[in-house]
Amino acid sequence: MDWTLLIESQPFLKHLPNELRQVTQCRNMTAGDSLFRIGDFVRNLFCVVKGEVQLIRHDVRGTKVILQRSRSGFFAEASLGSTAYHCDGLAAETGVLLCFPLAAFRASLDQNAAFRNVWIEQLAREVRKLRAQCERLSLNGAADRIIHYIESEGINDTFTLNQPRKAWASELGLSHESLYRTLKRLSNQGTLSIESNKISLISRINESTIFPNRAFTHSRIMDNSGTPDIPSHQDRQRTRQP
Amino acid sequence: MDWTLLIESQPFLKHLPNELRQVTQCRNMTAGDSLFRIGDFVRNLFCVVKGEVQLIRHDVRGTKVILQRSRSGFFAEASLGSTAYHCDGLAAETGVLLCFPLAAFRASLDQNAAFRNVWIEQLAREVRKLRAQCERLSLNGAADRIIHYIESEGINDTFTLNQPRKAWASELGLSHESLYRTLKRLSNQGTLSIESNKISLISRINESTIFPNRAFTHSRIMDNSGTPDIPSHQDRQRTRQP
DNA sequence: AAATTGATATGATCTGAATCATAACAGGTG
DNA sequence: CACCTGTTATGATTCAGATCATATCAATTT
Repeated sequence: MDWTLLIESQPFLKHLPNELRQVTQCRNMTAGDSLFRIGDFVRNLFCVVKGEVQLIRHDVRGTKVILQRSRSGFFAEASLGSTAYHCDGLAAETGVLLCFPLAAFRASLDQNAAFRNVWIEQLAREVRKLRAQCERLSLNGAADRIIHYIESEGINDTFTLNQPRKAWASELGLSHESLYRTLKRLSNQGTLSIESNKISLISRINESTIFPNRAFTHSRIMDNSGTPDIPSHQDRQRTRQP
Repeated sequence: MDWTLLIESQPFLKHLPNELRQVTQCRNMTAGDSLFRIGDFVRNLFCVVKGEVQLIRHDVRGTKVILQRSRSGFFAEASLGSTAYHCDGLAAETGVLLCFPLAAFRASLDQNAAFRNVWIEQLAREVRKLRAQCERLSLNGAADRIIHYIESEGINDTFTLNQPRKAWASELGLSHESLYRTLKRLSNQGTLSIESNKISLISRINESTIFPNRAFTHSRIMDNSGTPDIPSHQDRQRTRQP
């Protein structure tokens, strides 16, 4: 198995201990393949390398409900802690899948402290990202979602799009048409600067000189253990996570 | 500190080891209190017991962007693995907050295998829930979101609402007016049965007799390690997680 | 008991995003 | 090269959900 290539697409895999790599299987899937069915015992933990997997339920009316879609990374991590699947897992398009035997994965988590910590961090990062995405998706305006995305995923009010705009649109919960139009509008009205894939929020110079530092309306500090109550404004480096 | 009461509102806390409980602080917060500011060193891990906390960034235009809101449970878990906060943490309304010293929390995770496993499961459950919510929020129709919610959070096409409808509406990313109207519509047209807080999908008897089992259009099974390729349709108990 | 507050409705209106259609354009393939 | 496919783009139309207004009801407070 070509781990260097896999790690490139899924950096987390770099931390997989050797004993786990040796029992990991890499499988090709084609659209329609069933990975597991509701009620099946959980034997594997999966990681999408390429393609799309869908977690599905069928309701009493016979309608198919897509609970989740995964286009890369682990999915159904919650099954690590349970014995049977509670939905169907289907390949939605041709791709590649990693299958980790559940027992081996659990054992590695238990015995290998470094791996375990990386896994915990991985989960925590995922939680942060998903919470931000939920917040974003519950904004009504297309412009609001775009700005929220730049703030939460970008660095210093700028971010570099590393996927086609169409895919970004679906991540934002917008039609691609709306995304195109809104980007153009924001660009025209001077809110955004767009240079191919580099998208930045433009500061309104007037306001930022009037309010060089934003007003802190409230002052009570709660996290005061260890240091004085003076806020440390060592000015704002925005990167990932909270 | 009254742990029985705390555990009632946050079941996870039941698994907190004693050494961690002893260093945990319970604080009251009022709207506007600052929990931490961007750039601050991470000293505590927080858990909202009551009230609302917001993670906030201010963009170059001076506009406040709410990255996340938390109304209960842990937040900014990703900070467990980092040294400085990357956003501001503000109390949005009066409430109660648990503060766990970061070092002690990390130590407990390292040394206490049981606690660690519960934490991992907790994170994984959260990931599942958030992924489902993202999927739901990217559906356009109010009806679709409601049905998706019942399928992913309910049991056997039924669920019991344990919060006011207004709060449910905001979880669904809808105005409460839309939720009221759509619930009524679905109820009228016989899709939903609503008895105060018990909300169920109604099976369309005709269709379900014509298609007693849903058609499995595809047959290739991938998770075939250990048992034969025959899908185990030990019929569908829907509960939580995938 | 009167007053206040918040949830539950329901109606009228309007806007913004989805949808459908069409076209330019790039990249890959035979 | 012509051909095909998918992304980027823009226009016209439609409609579902947001918004605003208003009313009822239950639970609390005074």
